[in-house]
Amino acid sequence: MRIGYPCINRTIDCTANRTFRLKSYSEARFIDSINNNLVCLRKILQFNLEHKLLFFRVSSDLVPFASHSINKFNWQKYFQKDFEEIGEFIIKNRMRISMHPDQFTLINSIKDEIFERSKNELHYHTEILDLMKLDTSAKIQIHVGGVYGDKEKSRERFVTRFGVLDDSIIQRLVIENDDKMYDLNDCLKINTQIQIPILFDVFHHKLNNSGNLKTAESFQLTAKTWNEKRDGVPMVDYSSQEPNGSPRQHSETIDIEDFDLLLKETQHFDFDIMLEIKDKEKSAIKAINLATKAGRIHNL
DNA sequence: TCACGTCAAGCAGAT
DNA sequence: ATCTGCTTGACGTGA
Repeated sequence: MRIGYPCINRTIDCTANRTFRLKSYSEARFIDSINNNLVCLRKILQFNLEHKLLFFRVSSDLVPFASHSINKFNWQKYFQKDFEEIGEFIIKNRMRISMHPDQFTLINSIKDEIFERSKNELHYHTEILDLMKLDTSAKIQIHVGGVYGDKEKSRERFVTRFGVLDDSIIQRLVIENDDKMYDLNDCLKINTQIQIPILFDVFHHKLNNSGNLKTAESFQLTAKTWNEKRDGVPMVDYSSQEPNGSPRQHSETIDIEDFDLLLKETQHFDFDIMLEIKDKEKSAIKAINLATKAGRIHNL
C-alpha cells in the first residue's frame, strides 16, 4: 500500500499548480509558470520521499492552458528533459502518480464540441505522464459525466465515446464513482462493456450507493477491474465528512478512527490510497504512521 | 500589503 | 433565474 495526497503541499512554500488569467497570457508568462511548477513538483516529490509518501496526484494546472487554443508553444519539447528527470525520480523511488482532470472534462457530453475539448484535455494529461515515461499504472481518473435526463443513454454514450479515444488515453483512463450521479453500481455496469478500471472513492460511496454494497464487497468488486500487470494495484480515494460542516464537505483533518476502521475492513486487499483531506500531507503522515504500525506498508 | 471578486471549460440541485 | 459545489485554490485589481 502506498499513501498519498493530491496536488498541494502546505508545508513547503512551493506550489506545482501556479497559473494565471487567460487575459494575461504571454509566452514568457506561460514558460515561467511551467518552470516554477516543475521546480516545485521536484521539491514536493523529494518531501514525499522523505516521509515515505509514495503516491501523489499531479495538478492539472502543471501546464496552464495546455489544451487551450491560445497556446501554440511546444512546451513538450522545451521541457522534455525536466519531465524525464522527474519521471526517473518517480520510477527510481517506486512512486505512483495519478491525475484528475476537472469537471469540464466530459466524454459523455451531448455536445460534440465539449467531447472534442475533453479529448484534448485528456490528451494533455497523457502527454504529461508519457513525457515522464511512466508506465500505464500512472492513471488519469475522471467521473462518468452528466446524466442529461437519461442515465441509460448517457452511460451508453460514455461507452461509445470511450471506444474512439486514442489508445494512449485508453491505457491510462479510469472511472471513479461520484457522490451524486454515477455510483459504484453504474461504474460496474460500464466495466462489463469496456474493461476500464474503477477507482473506488470511499467517501462518495457513503453518499451514493444504490446497491447498498459494503466496504469489503466494494473493494473486491473494484479490485477485479484492475489488471495488475497493466494497471498496477487499484487506486482508492479516501475522505470523510467534516464534522459540523455542510454535507459532502471533505474533512479538514483526518478522522484517524475512521481510517483505522477502513484499514481493518480492507486488510485482505492491496491498493494505493489518496487522502482527499484539506490539510494534505499533514494527514497523510498521520495515516502512514498508522498504516505502518498496522503492518500495511511493505517495502516496494 | 491586503481584501475580495473572479477565474477556459459543465452539470445538477438548491435557492 | 441565479447560485453553489465539485479535488478547490489562487490570480490580480483596487485601495
